[in-house]
Amino acid sequence: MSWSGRGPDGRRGYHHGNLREALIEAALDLIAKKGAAGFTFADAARSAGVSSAAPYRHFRDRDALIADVARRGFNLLTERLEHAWSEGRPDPFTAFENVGRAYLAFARDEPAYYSAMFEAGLSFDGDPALRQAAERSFAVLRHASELLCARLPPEKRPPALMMSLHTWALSHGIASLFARGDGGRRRLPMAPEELLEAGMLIYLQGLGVIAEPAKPKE
Amino acid sequence: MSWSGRGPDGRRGYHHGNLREALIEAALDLIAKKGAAGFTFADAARSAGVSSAAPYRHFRDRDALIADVARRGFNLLTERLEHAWSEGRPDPFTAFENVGRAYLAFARDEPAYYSAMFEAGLSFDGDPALRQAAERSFAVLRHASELLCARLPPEKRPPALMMSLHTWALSHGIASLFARGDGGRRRLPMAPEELLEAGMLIYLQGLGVIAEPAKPKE
DNA sequence: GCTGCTATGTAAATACCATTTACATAGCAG
DNA sequence: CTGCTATGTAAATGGTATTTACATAGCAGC
Repeated sequence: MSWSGRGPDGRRGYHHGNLREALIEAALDLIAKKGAAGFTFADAARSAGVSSAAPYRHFRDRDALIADVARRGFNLLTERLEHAWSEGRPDPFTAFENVGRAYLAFARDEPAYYSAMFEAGLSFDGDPALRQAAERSFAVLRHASELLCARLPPEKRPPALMMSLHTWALSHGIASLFARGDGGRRRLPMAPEELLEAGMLIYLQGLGVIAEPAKPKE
Repeated sequence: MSWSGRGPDGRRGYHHGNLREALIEAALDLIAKKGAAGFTFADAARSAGVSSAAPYRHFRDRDALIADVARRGFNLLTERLEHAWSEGRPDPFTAFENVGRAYLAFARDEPAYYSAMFEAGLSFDGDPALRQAAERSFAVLRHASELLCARLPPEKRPPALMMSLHTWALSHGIASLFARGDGGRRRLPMAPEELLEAGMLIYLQGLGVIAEPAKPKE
């Protein structure tokens, strides 16, 4: 008998044993291949080797599975951003730029997560866990902004929250418009990372966070 | 007989008479209500009062209809941006900011178009008409950037293309993250328009396009 | 070890949707 | 009036989401 033996999918028999995880992994694969819109619950079930009704034992519906992928994506993004920030080393300015680069790198390297997080049309309102995960990603950016702002004398110190929102919006805009691998977007005269770095340099100069021009050319 | 009379949908009988337009209008309604992802070809056909196969006489498939809506959306956006730019009046700087505001206003006032244009996952590669329409929208921004840059002495003149890409990315990022009515996003301490205006002011200061601080507070 | 509860799967049914095909009708050119 | 072409319809195919009734495995307690 094949009971207690494992099939090619890691199945143990009638019961899968780890279907929830298997579905999430299948979702990542499928979203990476066909986009969040093209992802189907039935396909995920097929990938995991179970019937099309089995996933409903673990997720309320298709959106709940995508939301869980998105939640994990935000957790992963938080890790990546924190690692890039590296507690402000070697200096807050350099670390801040590393955070921006890490955002773009995430969008490029984890298209499945990114798609689930930002392109699946999820409502954050109905899912506190998802909202919290997203908040924590943003908190990294906000924390970094605060430390960077704190270096300035109080009278010329910009609001850190606003600064973090600008940074997030610019990073997200560049990632959405130019840094996706789907080929559906515009070709650029420069790499997205360069575009973001230049934009942030100009922005930080405008804030007075840094004094030197981006390319001292004189 | 009802031949040559018109039904409640404007039908004239067996033949609709203007099905293509009716489908596009139905698509706008439905996308506004349920998002680009929730929009169905069958629903559009129902709205127009025809069978579910009729739309195929006018659009290759569902995506082709959405792409046509998106194309019209870009044309509309081009108009709005051009009107906001107003040939650089009253001055290039003010006009440039008006262009940014017009972008956000478009995202807010025309969620159906915006959704079809940026959230439907369309491939621009396979549709030259769509790509061209998008290019023309961007061209307005680029043209405005060039005029604004031209005011600066050549040695401190930034690349206008880069400047327009930054502006587009920031506007799009803010619109995507904060300025959609879907309630799925973050609540802000300020209006999206203010956030964009502040961001652009800081950016333009960083470029040296303007010298004065945003809020002369001393 | 057996019993029964609960978790986890399956099969089948419902109700959509996209798309295709064969057929029907309207409009129009000659 | 005739026939061609454009534009509709009905029906069929195959896919998807979701629910329901049923089946089996795992496990706790006896």
